[in-house]
Amino acid sequence: MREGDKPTVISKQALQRLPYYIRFLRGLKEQGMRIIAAPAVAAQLGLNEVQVRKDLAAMSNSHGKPKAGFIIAELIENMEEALGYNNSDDAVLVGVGSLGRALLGYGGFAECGLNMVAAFDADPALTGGRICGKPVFPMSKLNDICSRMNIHIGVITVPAAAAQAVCDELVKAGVLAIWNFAPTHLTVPPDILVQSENMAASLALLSNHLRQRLREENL
Amino acid sequence: MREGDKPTVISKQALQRLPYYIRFLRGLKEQGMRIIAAPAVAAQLGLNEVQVRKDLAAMSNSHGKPKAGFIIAELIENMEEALGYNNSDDAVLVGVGSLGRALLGYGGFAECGLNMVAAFDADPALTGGRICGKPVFPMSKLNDICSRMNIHIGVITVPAAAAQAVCDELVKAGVLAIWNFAPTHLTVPPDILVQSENMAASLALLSNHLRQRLREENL
DNA sequence: TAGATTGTTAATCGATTAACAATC
DNA sequence: TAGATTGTTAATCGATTAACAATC
Repeated sequence: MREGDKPTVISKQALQRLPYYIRFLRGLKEQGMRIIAAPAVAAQLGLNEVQVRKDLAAMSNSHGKPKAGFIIAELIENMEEALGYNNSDDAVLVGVGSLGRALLGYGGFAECGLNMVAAFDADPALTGGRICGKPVFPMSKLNDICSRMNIHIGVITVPAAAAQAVCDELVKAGVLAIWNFAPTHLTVPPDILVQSENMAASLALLSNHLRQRLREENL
Repeated sequence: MREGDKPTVISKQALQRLPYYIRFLRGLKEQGMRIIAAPAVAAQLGLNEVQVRKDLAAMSNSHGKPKAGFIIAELIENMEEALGYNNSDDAVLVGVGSLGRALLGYGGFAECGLNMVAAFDADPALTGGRICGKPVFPMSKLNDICSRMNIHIGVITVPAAAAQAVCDELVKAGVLAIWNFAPTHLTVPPDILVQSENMAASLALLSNHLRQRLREENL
């Protein structure tokens, strides 16, 4: 990894592990620790040692010290920079049903670099006011507000049937990445990213495991 | 796939695609369609044709007809059975904060085979009543209720700091699978499944994509 | 020095995609 | 029959894990 060559490619999987590392390392730092070795991280997070070694090596600007490990504060800094936790991305949320409200009220996004600035809803009864401190606008304002505020992330928490239409509007308004909580596939232009939060998929894994466990017991 | 040999192993990835197939196929059925071919499914869901062909072949009890396709109703039935959508699993939820409430109120779990029967919280001010029709009990009742009702799935929506303790209690109470919404790693015995709903990980992918897109524009 | 840990190359694994014969 | 679609074997790909030399 050459100096100044920041755009090192990080694999999708590794990228998803970063938040776990960051959270764990922050905890260590608060406890006053200064140095940590990869095997200790692996043990705590239930990961393979080689994987952690590779991840840390890829993320850290400086090298780890054999027999000692990595400087915690530096690791945190490098990882946070890689994820852009420092400069938050502004986002809008569409659909202030129960899930939408829960997300608007969740304080944890700030420390993950996400800043919800406004919400939208098709129901006039829900717009005009504020929810959890965020203004709620009618859908007709979406394009105008997103363009003017230069919003790049859209969060979709509408019913499945409405999701594709909302998605199209967000893309038209200049959004580049979509966080989709509606249980449906969204079609977008090739340069737009859709990240679907996939509750039904998770449930599929859960109940499949359960069925196998219970079947085993019955043998 | 021999007849009666139901426990065919389905890959984790394929399992997660099933809910999408089911949703899409149900839509077709409602429109009155009777038969669908793999390439059409692939195009609609943005998947590879071979992948869909394999998935459908693996799920369908009967063979697809060359030149025609598969019988929609049968596919739906076979997939729903594979995921156990027919006989719901009972679950309890721990932590009735904003996210916990949103999940309790979400009606969509029923059709995914999940049935939330009760909630728990450490805060006495929140217990004793009902939220979205579900009774909310104090933590002290958790073991008793879970064992008596033979609960196998626990949903964790408490803050990260409390999650491991809650997880331990759920496992002690006989839960076999855990759906974790707290942003932290949970350590469990080897035969227990933890499925973490990984918002920070999703955000990592989103903001990474965004940064690359914006970097490209600046070149 | 001895031993734990790092960094890296090679082997393995799981899943996706390509190629193609079989079928209606 | 001709052509679209299925089912399956082989090739490819990405990521994980194993093996091992380099380092403090």
